[in-house]
Amino acid sequence: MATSRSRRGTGRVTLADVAKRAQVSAITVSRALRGHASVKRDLAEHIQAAANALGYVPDPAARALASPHSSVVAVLVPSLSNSVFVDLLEAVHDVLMPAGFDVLIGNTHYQRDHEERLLRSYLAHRPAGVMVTGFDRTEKARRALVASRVPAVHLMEITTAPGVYSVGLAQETAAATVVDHLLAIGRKRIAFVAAQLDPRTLQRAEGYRFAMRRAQRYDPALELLHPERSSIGVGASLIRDLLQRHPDVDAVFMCNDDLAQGALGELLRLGVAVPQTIAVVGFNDLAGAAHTVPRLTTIRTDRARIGREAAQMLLALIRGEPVSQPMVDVGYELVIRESA
Amino acid sequence: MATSRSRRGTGRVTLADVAKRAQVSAITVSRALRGHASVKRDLAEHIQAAANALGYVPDPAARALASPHSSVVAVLVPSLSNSVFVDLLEAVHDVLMPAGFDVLIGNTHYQRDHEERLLRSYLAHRPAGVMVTGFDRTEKARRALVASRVPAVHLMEITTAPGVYSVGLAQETAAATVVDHLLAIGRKRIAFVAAQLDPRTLQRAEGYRFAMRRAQRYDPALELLHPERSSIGVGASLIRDLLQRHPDVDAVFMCNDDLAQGALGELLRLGVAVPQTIAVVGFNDLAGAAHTVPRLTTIRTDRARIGREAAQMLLALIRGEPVSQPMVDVGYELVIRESA
DNA sequence: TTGTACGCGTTATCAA
DNA sequence: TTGATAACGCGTACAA
Repeated sequence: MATSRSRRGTGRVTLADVAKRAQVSAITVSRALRGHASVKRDLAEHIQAAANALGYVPDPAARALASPHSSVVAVLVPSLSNSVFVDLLEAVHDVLMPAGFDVLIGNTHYQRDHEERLLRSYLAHRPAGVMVTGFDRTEKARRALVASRVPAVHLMEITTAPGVYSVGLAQETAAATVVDHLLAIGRKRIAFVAAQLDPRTLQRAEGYRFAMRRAQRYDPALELLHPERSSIGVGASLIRDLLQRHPDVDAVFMCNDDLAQGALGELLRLGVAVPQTIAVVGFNDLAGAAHTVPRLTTIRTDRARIGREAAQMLLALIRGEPVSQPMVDVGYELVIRESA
Repeated sequence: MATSRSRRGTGRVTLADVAKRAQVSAITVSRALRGHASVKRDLAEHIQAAANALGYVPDPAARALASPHSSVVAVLVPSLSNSVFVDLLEAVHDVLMPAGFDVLIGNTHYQRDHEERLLRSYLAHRPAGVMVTGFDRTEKARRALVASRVPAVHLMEITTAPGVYSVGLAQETAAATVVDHLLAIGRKRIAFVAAQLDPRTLQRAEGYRFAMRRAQRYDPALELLHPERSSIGVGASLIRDLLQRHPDVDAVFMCNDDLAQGALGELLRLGVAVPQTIAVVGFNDLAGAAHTVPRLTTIRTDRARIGREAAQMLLALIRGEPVSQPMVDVGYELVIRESA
């Protein structure tokens, strides 16, 4: 018969139960289960066995309450519709969960005030660590993050600012690489088409401008910046706009693969030869890029690696281990296929 | 000067701080902030003001420890690469977060043992509710879920089994609808191509068989079942296989849009006229489906609605409110575009 | 190397 | 309607 333990007894298997069975004190069980070095080898094994026998699982709430922080890691991304962030989250999960952390995902919907709210709400969990996307946030959010003293890693973009941890790539440089490629294959009137004007998009625009100016081919009229959400459909309609206004363009840098996919479809329908009449380049190398007609030339970004490296960096930060590289540049790769 | 509260004082603003400021007891603050009816109107407002002034935020860990369950809701999906589940999760988030719950996402990678592990680990949080995908799980997982007595809602598939809550659609029926459409437009040799043979895929296969048999056109040779992960690339290679083995097929039901998109691209490259020579239908109506060349005819499933309805149902279950409909069939819609 | 005492912030119980 | 008291399960500080 079960010993009714207390007024509110929940029936859960607790540290105390394991302790009783293993004939030691609760704190010893706690230490043993967490791999504390100060518990004798065979005692630890004995305790582990007892815990297994009882099916003991630590209560995260009790743990969090008794500790300076919880086992939660909060990750804030601007969107889930964009598979770039999904890939990233998947990798983060795969590193953090085995390490014993729970990942709390926040979708900011590309809105700074939304991010601020999420941050405030997640900080209440006293997370072990936080991951945020980029550097563009409200002053309040920034301050809250610093004040919380929670280890933080920034995703997607990189900076050399001291004391700031970041994993990502140089968006400007990558964009300039695209332009240089188009110039190299002889294109002269190169347009830039973007939507969802988030910081990374604007950085790519900067890279485009830089490279175009350097080649003395910059023409502001060739920039098509659309503030609404990016999508395949938007790509299709933007390319139509572009051709109407500038029938002389011989190349277009669509600022992401969704846009590019929409453009390719539309051009195919219109009977405009790609890349002969107009070359098309995308950005990110999403799943479909290798299968469009024609196959899309694009910049490959390693989102999974960003997620992995960022998670590992955060883990080190949480554990107080030294972080050799506060900034990790995962780079990018120009994948030349058929469209340019 | 701050009053140093205790030996380990954390500096956080607690219920006690608010209580002191509002000149009431901690428990009254607790009740007031949770909207307990038993707290007088103006007292509650007074307390609320004090809480705001102090910037009080409840500690989820303490709350969870003192309550029968935490504010966590665990959601288990088989994949994040498939945007079907991302759409679903986004909707779930949008309902659950404003309601004060934290969403813990688990990616089972289409593996039952993985799901079992995740479930065990998440159940340790004593979640307020759980959402799982479909009904196919290990006996242990099933039992753990029941034993936990945590309210659960099943996603994507539906059942009339008593005491089981589900929100989704009849996959078989939807698949049969596809076949019927193809038959209606005069196709006779209709193939079925699938990958990632998860339960929903197999249910669609059943629907295909049922409708083909009913039309006396069933030919097992026309089923191409590929066990590997589904992807655009796989769709491209499977359609090639199919044409090689059965040059006489005049229609193909690709069991999801990714597969269909790959097929469409490949057929375009091969110069096979769609839909004239071969009609193609997909499933799910993902973002790209309306922009393929030719535009994809497919089954539209409302993932966002599944997520919303499931979240609302779970909320009701958690609150102990009566749930009028334990099974919600969100249905589907055949979207006829150009490919069939 | 192991154990004792206590606090973490909140809610449930019971009394007023 | 409000309050005092006692858990909730675990980890830290300090002692043995």
